[in-house]
Amino acid sequence: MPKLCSDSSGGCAVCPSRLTTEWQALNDEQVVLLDQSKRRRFYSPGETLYMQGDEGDGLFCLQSGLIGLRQIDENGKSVLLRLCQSGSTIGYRAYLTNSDHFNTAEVLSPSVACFIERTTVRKLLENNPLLGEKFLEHALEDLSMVEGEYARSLTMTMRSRFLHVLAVFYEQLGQRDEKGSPTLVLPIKKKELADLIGAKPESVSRLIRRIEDDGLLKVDDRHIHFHDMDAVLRDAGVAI
Amino acid sequence: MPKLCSDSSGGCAVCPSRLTTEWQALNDEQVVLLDQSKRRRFYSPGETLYMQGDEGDGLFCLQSGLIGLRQIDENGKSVLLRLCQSGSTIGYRAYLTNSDHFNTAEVLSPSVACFIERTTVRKLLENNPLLGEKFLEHALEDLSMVEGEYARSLTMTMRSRFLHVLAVFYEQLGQRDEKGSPTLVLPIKKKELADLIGAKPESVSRLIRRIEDDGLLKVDDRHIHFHDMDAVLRDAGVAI
DNA sequence: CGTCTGGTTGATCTAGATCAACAGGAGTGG
DNA sequence: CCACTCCTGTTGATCTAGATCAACCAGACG
Repeated sequence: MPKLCSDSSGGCAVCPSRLTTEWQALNDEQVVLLDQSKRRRFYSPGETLYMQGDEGDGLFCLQSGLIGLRQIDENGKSVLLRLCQSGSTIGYRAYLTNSDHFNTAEVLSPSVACFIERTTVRKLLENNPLLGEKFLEHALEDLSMVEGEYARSLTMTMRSRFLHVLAVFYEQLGQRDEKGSPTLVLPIKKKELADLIGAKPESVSRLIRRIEDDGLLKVDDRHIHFHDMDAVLRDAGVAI
Repeated sequence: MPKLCSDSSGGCAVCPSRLTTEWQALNDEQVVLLDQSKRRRFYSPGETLYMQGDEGDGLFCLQSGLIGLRQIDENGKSVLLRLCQSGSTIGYRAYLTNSDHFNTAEVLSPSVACFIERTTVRKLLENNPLLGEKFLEHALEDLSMVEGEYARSLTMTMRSRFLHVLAVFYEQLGQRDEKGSPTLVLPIKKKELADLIGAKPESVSRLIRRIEDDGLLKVDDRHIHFHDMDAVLRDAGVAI
């Protein structure tokens, strides 16, 4: 049962997420409509926004937290396709193509998301061509992203791909510790890291061991301390 | 130098490819405009429509032939991302995002394609919101496709992926031989097959050998005779 | 307490890469 | 015509990244 989010937000009008999503295209009047019809809710890890195969009857706007899109094939093999951070619109593809969801959106850390239902989206799309363009942009961006990952998966080793996701995480969440060296707190567990690069947990474990031995970094539970960021980026196959 | 295609076609108005692409959204007047400004040309294998890094200054409409989209990374590793058959619009992403091409469109078999330049596309898009929607549909379709391939690449073996592309080819180009058993003439060379699934040519060679030994099919140069299609589909990881 | 989930380690197995040699066209140039 | 090279494909020998299976540990949690 949807527990509505009690903490009072200023609504869509002042939601910082709105400006990073397609909803930036809305005019004031439309923002009011969006605000009235959206349903805001808190989600705990383990819950899902929707399940693979569900009807795409609306979309989600992630205000805070972390969502993973997981695909499971007929043989039960599971992959984490990608992660969505705050300011992502989730589930737009199934909605726009009028089809079922291709994957399951699972909540990886405590999240707040708004659900915007089919009829509202349709109304907004009809009255605002700019909104359609924004969705097109979004789709094209996702396409580039996935295509890039696809190419990586075909050409690069696990090690490269692993270091690549670390590099990406660092870009988004990286910190400097007291000594000024780059640090990162992983937002997901190692098992999920494995699912993200198509590896087994045991392999990730061993991988980390060898990367540590090579002196690139040190892992302590979810804390990563980078010792040689240049080497990390080089091994990740990123141009420095 | 563009050699213009001498063989007279009835133009876009009667082009069968038009009806399978976003250009189906055009009204008669717009078809005339498209027809006048497009540049039709014949391409031989080995040529390219555009190269990775080129500016996306228009898009291509493939009337006949076969084009491969290849991505090469900074280390020289090369992947065939996917193939485009007649009735595909090619290079739309770079055009729509106003960016450089992410991959090289290489001609794999003799092809006829029309080039439609930036200004024409813009004019059409401005006057026809439906056209934008069609591009959105196209992008979403590509996204699903690539995401599926991505998931496959992470979970399935080479053998599965190889049999999967064979199955897909069979769907598009399959025939029955005189004895009524399913047959296929590969549209690409084995090396390109390898690039398509991220394998080395030697591996594909051995792969075929083992699949033959298992009695699933027989390969003779580019001719494939399927002996046990059910087993092929099963091994390809497709629900039968 | 026991039980469960996430993570690590060891031993072993295997798919696929790598390196090297070679064979059959298809040009190309004399 | 032959000699030449280039290109695709095949095969063999070997190597290795990563999977698999099994045991084990630590913390969370009823």
